[in-house]
Amino acid sequence: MTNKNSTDLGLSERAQYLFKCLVERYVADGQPVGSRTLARDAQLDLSPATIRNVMADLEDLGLVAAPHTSAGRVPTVKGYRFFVDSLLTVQDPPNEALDRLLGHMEREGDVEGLLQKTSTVLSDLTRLAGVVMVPATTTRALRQVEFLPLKERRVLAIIILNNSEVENRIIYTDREYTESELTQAANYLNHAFAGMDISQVRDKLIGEMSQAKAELNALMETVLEVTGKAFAGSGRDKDYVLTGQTNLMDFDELSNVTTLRQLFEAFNQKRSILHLLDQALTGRGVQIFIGEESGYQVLDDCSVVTSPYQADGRVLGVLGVIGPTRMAYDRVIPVVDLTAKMLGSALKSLN
Amino acid sequence: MTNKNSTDLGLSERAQYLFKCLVERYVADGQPVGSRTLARDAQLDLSPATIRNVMADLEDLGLVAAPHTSAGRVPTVKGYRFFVDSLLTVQDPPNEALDRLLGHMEREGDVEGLLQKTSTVLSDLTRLAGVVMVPATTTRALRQVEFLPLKERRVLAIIILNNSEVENRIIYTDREYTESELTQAANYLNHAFAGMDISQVRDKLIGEMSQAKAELNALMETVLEVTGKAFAGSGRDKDYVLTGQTNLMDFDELSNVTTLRQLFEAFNQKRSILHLLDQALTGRGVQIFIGEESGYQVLDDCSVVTSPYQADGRVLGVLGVIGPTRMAYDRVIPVVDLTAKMLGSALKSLN
DNA sequence: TTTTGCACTCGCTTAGGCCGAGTGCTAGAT
DNA sequence: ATCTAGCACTCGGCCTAAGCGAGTGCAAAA
Repeated sequence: MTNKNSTDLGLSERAQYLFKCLVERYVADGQPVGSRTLARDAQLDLSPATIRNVMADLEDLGLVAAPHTSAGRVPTVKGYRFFVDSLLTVQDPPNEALDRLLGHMEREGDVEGLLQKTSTVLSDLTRLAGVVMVPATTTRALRQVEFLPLKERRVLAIIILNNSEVENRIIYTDREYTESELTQAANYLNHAFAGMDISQVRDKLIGEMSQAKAELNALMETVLEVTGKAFAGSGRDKDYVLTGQTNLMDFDELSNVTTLRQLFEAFNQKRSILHLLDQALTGRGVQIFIGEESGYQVLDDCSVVTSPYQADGRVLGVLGVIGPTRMAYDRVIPVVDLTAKMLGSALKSLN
Repeated sequence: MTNKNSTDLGLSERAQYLFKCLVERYVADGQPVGSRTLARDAQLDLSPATIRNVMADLEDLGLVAAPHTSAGRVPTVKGYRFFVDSLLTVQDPPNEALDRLLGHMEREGDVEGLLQKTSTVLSDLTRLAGVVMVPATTTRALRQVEFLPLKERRVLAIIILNNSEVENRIIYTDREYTESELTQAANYLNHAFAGMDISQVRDKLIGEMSQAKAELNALMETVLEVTGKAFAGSGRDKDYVLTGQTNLMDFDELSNVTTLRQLFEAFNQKRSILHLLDQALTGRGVQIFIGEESGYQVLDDCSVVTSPYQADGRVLGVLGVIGPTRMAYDRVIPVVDLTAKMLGSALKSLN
């Protein structure tokens, strides 16, 4: 009679159903759920007393806990895990508002704006904080480069990668360069290395160096430095776009000011969040980090729902939402999932 | 015996001194100041009762108020105003930490980083939120322009202004352009208009148009569009760099979660803050907006201390700090003042 | 003009009491 | 076997009252 499938922890169907009701109820209004409420909610024609017995079982399994002796039960982290893994029914068509908002995404012309918009879509749709990692761009084909002399031995380097990614850096050189010297260097680079992955440019350059001579050498060194820097750390440091942080202020489980402060400081620091997103990068589909599972103290009362996004089969980055452990996973998951897909295709079409 | 100078509101020296003590005391620990405390603080060998009489006078003048019948007094907005206008003794050499931190500023190579650093310096030094408006750059001399074709009738325009400001835009055109067409156009622009202020380029272009003919015309139109957009709204939209928001969470006068949320949302919205900064832009030196004086509801419990920064005599922007009305103006003012000067010179040397 | 003394006000804290929601357990009903 | 009913018990939340402490205003004395 018990043990219906391998993931049910030895729970009867009824117990599972009741647990599911409990989680949904708790997610909905944030109050510990008692037996009477649950009995009413579940529509099973069972008395509160019966429910109580079931709830005791759930507590023994560690799926729920009572914040104090005579309060209702609240799902534990383990409980949420079981909930999302085994008995979540994803609400697939998350209202027409989704399409409307996602429609906006396609109107963005540049990557920057697209990411911003995507993040806003995430936070608006879920009323949580939305986060979008900037695409990694593993292929970095040199399209064009340009050097401009500045004052005091500095050079402005403008590097155009792939189709339309522009990076500009200020480089400190060992001596002054004239405009024509720099133009010459740029011309050389553009002709010899256009279309090549920037990681190879450096190596190739060193090869050519052994042949080249005289006054060009110093220039070559500069060029080396530029491309070296452009390649360093697989491009610009990893970063993300975060929106809707203020949404988190609405949840009383986080409304403790110091908790909130730590959280916001973590957002500014970026380090922990980036580590977390990196982890999510390796996974396949939607991933969920519940409470302490993230491994970061500040996120103890939070869950993070992420999904990698890809174009042409290559994973470019991760996006997701951050919210309190008590979040409507069934609504959030499809939003994150779909948004990731939309972003992927938007990036592809925008190229 | 009373009426020592024109700004004393008819207050005796002693009353002014006591008021000053009161403000300083209140700023220091945030508690309403009572007569006994003030008597001890002021070292005047007066009994609390005497102090009470003086405080009653101050209350009549609207400089202080009691939050409730039997609490100490708290400075009103009018009180703060009088305090900063008339009896503030600015603590000029604000410890050696200042120099150390400001030293960092000069090591920043690009404007972006410099602004970020400046803002951090402000918030670190004052433990408030630091804000730096990005320089307006009223002169926008065209140095070089470059066009690159993208897919689907889009063109990537890279515009280098003044010395090292790079702007890149994606432009939607009416037809496809070949790479050589675009190069040609760029060359034309670079030769004909280099060094010219970008606002004039457009006008000049229209003049030339009347003479130019045939297939070049369509290109000219594109060029017109580009430069038109580059000039629109005096460059990129006004913006600012904000740091240390989380510092504000430490003040219990703001710790009400909804107040805080509104404040943070205003930061994100940017509109109100920018308006406020714009006002400060027209002023000469350090300006102080106390509480409701700012005119923005969300800033009711906040003060904003700003100073324009300039290079070569031209005002480039504003910077400042945002904090609770109860802030240590005497420490904050010189920090803002000096930082503005440092930023000015850093920008000049960086050019 | 300053001080002393005194009555008074008010917010904050603490303790007690009550209520309601919820529990666990046991005995009886199905 | 299972479910239900009943009951005693627990505990947080809320309300109230009391006491305290900080502070005030006023009047009379110094």
